Amino acid sequence: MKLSKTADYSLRILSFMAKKPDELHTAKELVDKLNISDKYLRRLMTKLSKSGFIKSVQGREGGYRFTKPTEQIFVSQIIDAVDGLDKYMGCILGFGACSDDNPCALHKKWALVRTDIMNLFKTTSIAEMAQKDVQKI
Amino acid sequence: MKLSKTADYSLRILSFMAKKPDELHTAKELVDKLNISDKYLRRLMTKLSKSGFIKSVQGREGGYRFTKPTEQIFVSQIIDAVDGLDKYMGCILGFGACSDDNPCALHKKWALVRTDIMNLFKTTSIAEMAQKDVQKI
DNA sequence: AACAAATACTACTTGCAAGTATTATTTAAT
DNA sequence: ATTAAATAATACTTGCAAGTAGTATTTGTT
Ligand code: SF4
Ligand code: SF4
Repeated sequence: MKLSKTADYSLRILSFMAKKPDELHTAKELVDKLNISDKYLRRLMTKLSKSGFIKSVQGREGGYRFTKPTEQIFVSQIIDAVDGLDKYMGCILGFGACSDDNPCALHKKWALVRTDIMNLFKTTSIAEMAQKDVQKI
Repeated sequence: MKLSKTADYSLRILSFMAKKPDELHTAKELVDKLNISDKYLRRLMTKLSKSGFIKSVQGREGGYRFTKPTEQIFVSQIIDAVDGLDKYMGCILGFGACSDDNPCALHKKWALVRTDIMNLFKTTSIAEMAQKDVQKI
């Protein structure tokens, strides 16, 4: 019941950036603050840039900055961009899709919980995330 | 938001066996019915035997059989035995444990959902699972 | 005793996410 | 122009879950 590390990293990175949403953030800064492997983070930043949440400024004095208000970026969109939401939406038993017609004993309750999770992702913005620290314990 | 394949297989196997809870079931039968890789299933059966849900009968005419009423075996116990429940209980962002003191924006809602999931696992018995098919789509 | 049919054990292989290393490109400052 | 500091791209390595192979052991049937 966890997100992939990639999705996890993405949320932590963007949440951190969202504390100062208009500033330019360098990869170095993010690596230092968030304890994420340097090279992996950089690759991820490129991916997030291509997904449109942030844009990169190349060259000296470069970095990354949001392309739109952080109130308009939702957790669900980020997870979808890096992992695909489908990865988290399927049957709890790893099947293709839940069938409401011939459900197992877990199906109905699981479907409810799953809906809750999705709503949680869809209604939580990065701006909201940024209000509280997301620090590695 | 999925269980590991190992946990998934375990649930499917025991659910299937629980349809005829007093019979002896061979690995061959389970492989044929459940489309699970032969060798992997056999290894898993040994593990489940050691966990005490079933016991093996070796030799010709051997197989596996429940050690106690399937009403007394719960999904949570099975997941715990093969994966460890902790694997599914932690922070959604992959941290060590959720801190109620300094929570991020997801924490509270996530903790609620997580409790729901755990209750689902803890209150669903294998007997209950067996009432409905758990078939690979 | 020999055989057949089942489980048990140990080691190897594969696939994928995560992590690492290297080199190329971009651009501000000098 | 040169340099320095940043991002971009590509390929390689590691770690772990899942899958596979082969051999050993157990036990009922003949
Ligand atoms: S009925 Fe059960 S096994 Fe089938 S898709 Fe739904 S949760 Fe999965
Ligand atoms: S507060 Fe958020 S990041 Fe921290 S443990 Fe809870 S869910 Fe995870």
